[in-house]
Amino acid sequence: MWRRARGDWLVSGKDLSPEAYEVYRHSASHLMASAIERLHPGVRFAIGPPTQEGEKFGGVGFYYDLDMEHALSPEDLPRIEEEMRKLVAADLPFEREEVARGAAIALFETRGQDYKVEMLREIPDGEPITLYRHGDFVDLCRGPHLARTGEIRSFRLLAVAGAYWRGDETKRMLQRVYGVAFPDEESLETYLRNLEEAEKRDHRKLGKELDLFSIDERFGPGLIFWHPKGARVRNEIERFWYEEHFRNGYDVLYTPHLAKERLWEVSGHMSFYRERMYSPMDIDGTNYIVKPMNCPFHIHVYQSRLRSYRDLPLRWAELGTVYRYEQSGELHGLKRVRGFTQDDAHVFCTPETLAGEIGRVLAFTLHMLRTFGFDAFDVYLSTRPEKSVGSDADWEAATAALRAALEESALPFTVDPGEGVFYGPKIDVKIRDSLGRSWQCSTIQVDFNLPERFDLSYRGGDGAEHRPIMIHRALLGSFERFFGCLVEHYAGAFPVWLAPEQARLLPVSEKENAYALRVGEKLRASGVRAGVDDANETLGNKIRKGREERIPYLLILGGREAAAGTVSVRKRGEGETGVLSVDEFLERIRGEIERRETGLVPREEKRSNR
RNA sequence: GCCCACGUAGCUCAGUCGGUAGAGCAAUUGCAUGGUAAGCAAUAGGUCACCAGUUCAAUUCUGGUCGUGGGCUCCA
Repeated sequence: MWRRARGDWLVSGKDLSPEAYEVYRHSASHLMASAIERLHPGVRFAIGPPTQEGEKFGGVGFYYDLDMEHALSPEDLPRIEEEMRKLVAADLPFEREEVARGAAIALFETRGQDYKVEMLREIPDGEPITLYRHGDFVDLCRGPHLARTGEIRSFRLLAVAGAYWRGDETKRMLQRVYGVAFPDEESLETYLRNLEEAEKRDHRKLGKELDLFSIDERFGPGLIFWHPKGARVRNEIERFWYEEHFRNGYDVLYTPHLAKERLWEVSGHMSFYRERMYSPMDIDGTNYIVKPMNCPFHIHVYQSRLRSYRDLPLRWAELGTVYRYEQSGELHGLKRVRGFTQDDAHVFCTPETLAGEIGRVLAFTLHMLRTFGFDAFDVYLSTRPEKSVGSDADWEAATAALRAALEESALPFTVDPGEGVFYGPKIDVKIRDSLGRSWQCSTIQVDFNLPERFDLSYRGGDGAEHRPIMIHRALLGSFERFFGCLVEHYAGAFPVWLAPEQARLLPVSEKENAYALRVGEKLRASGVRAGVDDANETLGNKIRKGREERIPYLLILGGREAAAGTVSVRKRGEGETGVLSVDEFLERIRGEIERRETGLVPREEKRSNR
């Protein structure tokens, strides 16, 4: 329980409310700063808040950004922790003091804290300026804080990183120290264990272990090779995707991978997106550019004939492979790459049908994500960025249409100011990865601008020409990123309908090999992805391999099964589940595949060794 | 791109305070014909990321390049 006293917080017990926990972590951050100052006099401090959900160590962490000569490395962290423990033992009070701006500036100037001075000058008049002290340490801080350093019980410093002052890449690079704080040692240990578990499901690690995909520096960073097993999963996703799109009133397109530079000037990409596009290549004296987006190509198809309001809405989808320059430090496994395939589509519609179409797309998005077993995601409404095209009126209308669809859907969402694309506002759906970082997958973007630039029109019922509106949307986002999220979501144990190998037949000895091959043929003939492990190995060895590969069904075939025409079923996560005839098993697995069951999420998949 | 760390067999890693390297798993071969989480043995496999520099000698030290990891900025 926590209680508030004189603007400060007192802690006791281990159950923290979210706001009390923030105070706790914020005080841990001050504690860390004071420890660093004792070890490195002259360090200049910037900011040091608790971390938010979606950030590194979100919800349990804190950091402090600082500037000094000595470059911190991971070896420094235990030393800082030690110093922190001394300050905890000293049980110093956190003292709050309200001061005048001039006095505060003078204080921090004498201490050489120029970042604090800069912040002080920007605090609006009338807002109280408060200082928090403990021991020799003094910080400009809104507070509140704990009563004493002795209340901070359990913490660990986990990372050093670079961070720009004020998050601006033109400004100075500061050093950031990350830590986590818990009310007791036990919760800290649990957290660290969970962190280790989460690292095991990292799609990069599993991608290698399960032979799903690779990236090779000799070919280029951020370029993905889908291996047979990963490609098999992708193909299954694609087949489902096409089926659902046709069912939902879409047609599909295939368009080129590059086009003349001039096209990208018309579309506005050359002025608003240039830094992410690759250099032109000269073909017969004309510059061509590899596409970073599919939209201009779909527009061309629209313009290939006259359109009537009776044709609209047109819903055109394409698994379009695009190439974008990403800064080298940003590349991340499958989740941030330089070449990727979007499950893109453009809906051309009239202003009257816009709202309805947005609603349709949003519902379609949720249907897709839920089929893949995602039920927790973050929804954002992103508004006009600084670098953008189009009139204020159009931006407002488009933003209002998106907001209306979200409100209609009753999905909780947050507004992400200035995060829209250059041509329009958007709804984004982000999925959290195993380490709590969130990744944008689905996106729905309203666009008044490209129809204008390309002078799109349709003939209305009134006989006059009208301008259509475009919706850009990707439901999964890109196959690369989505697959990365999927691997982590299932920890590599894909549901049966997606598993690269759905069942594997394990003959107990060579004598049953022929029977296993026959059953394998039968399963494959019925559309089940089945393999046979006829290696010259013991049964235990084959089971172990099958489990490591996360195969949903291992079917053991010994003399008894061969004689009776049955299989002994070993199900992932459940173990032995009994003996079935081949036909019974076939019926069962085909049912699971058809229903796209998302079960089979691993429980205690792995025992403690490795 | 920026800050910090890292880069040794297919994989996971050990090692060399400077004298050209080892283990386990995987692979290959042989033996064992094995009933629900690793049967036994032998063999093969590495210009120690790349390029310079220092040195009698560099995988080891120094510098640079490329790549990877964690952040920042940016984004599907």
